[in-house]
Amino acid sequence: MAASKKGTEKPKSIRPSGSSDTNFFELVHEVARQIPKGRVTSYGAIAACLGTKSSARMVGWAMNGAHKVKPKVPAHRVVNRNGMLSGKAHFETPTKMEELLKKEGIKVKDDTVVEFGRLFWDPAQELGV
DNA sequence: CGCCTGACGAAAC
DNA sequence: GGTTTCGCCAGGC
Repeated sequence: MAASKKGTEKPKSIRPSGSSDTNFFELVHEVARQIPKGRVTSYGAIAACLGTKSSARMVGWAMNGAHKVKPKVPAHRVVNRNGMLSGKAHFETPTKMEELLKKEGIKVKDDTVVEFGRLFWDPAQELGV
């Protein structure tokens, strides 16, 4: 089996122009959903994977609907560049995020992911870019 | 229709 | 090296 084992869809199909779709919105959700358990990633990493590396903010904004879409997106596995749970305040409860992370085996200290650099999951790397 | 805000990031100071 | 500001892009008011 050769390296990447995706073989079902290509989340990298961005629409360069023309489409007013919420593609970006859904795209972010797709990538976030593929984050393996016990791993974390950053908004900028997802943005870069999609090609909008300069718009890390848009990724976070897209997460606004993470708990509204289905299936629900594990936004708790997405943190900022510092590994800090910047979006925990937007969860059902401010502590829900770290609770979920700890439950998956990720240690959270002071609202920050411990060993973030070790647990970091790069979408562009795993998806085979 | 225009200004502000926003779950980030990186550069500038 | 820490803190502050600008930039991104889209939605809300």
